[in-house]
Amino acid sequence: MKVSKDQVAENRRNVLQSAARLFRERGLDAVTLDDVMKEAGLTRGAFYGHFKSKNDLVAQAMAYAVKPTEGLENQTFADYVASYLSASHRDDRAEGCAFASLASEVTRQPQAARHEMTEGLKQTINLMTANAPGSTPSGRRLAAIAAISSIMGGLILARMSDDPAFSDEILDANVRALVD
Amino acid sequence: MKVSKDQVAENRRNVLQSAARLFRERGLDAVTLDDVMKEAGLTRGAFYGHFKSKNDLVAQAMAYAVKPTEGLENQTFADYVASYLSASHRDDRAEGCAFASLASEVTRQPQAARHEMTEGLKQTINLMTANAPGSTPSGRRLAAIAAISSIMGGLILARMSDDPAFSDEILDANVRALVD
DNA sequence: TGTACATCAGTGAACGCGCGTTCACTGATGTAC
DNA sequence: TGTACATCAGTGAACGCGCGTTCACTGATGTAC
Repeated sequence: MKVSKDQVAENRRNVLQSAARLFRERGLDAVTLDDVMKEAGLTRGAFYGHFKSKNDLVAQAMAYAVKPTEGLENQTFADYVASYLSASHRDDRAEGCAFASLASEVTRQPQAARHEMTEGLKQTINLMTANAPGSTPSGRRLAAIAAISSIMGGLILARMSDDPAFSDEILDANVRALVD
Repeated sequence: MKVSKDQVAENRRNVLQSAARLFRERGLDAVTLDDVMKEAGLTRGAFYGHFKSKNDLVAQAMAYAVKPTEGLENQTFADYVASYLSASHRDDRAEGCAFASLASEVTRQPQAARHEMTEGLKQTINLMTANAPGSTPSGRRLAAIAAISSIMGGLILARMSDDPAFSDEILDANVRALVD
């Protein structure tokens, strides 16, 4: 049955949000359109009213998922690093950093998804640059790029490890290397 | 037809090598058993004589792919970082670092694959620790963990970026942050 | 050393399942008068 | 404002394809004598 325009817009947002959560939690290939639509409270057939294809959804969900965290610019650099490399972030993929969950897979996706992730990364780096250590703007930008590479890499390796003590050690080493 | 024992061992090695290459190049889900067996010069049916399942192959191919690079311990820390973060490594997934290609996906794999990757990471860190900067053993170990997180993270983000100048900037920033 | 035969690695067709995608249909929305 | 109807978002069944897995068969290997 037809639904109101407001409902259409809300349904679309729900699909994007469900996709962004599920993709981060399980990876792009493991999530089916059925999974996404069910979590959004709709049925499979409605999907193609909103998106051209699964690839299209992936690209748009990436754009949705990489919106920089609210209030990132109000945290100190040390606080941001510590919360990024916390055990709770490591253990919560669904709501966590999209780069740590998906950057590696997006590497092999069509350009649209790569482009959305790249734009999100640029914005995140710009925000981090404001609070990054360094005496010059270009020094702070360099520090921001190196820092996000580090914390994302550290989080991925900590999630990969099946040895809990080693996983904690990876998080801790990266915090200490960045905040001195 | 039956083949000699030597041939069996060689076939198995070929399958593992093909799998390790293809998985790094295209990701775990995108590679089919047909792809792997064809690249190894065999047909699909022979697969189950060597491995229990695709999951079993993934775990064993990970063990094969994470063997630390030959001669890692003979390179200076700065040289290793520079070659890891080179454009040629960024552009060659098939023969490149297995962690950068697959760590993120392995995060969601069964324990066997995660375990093999974890063991490989521990070995790599041990080797890197010898040449890492720092005045104490524990300081060098910390530096090695932080460094591999950084360079792996930087390589992933550089591969993800669809903007070539930005991709180069990411590589460069990570080199500079690590070698001062 | 030579021969006969049991073993078993590899072949290629077949199976079954799940997934992305399509489509005829439904019924609430919202517009024309 | 009220009514009649065209629109179209969502439904759920169906389709087709590709993949992991199985299996009856083949023929070279390697062992027993």
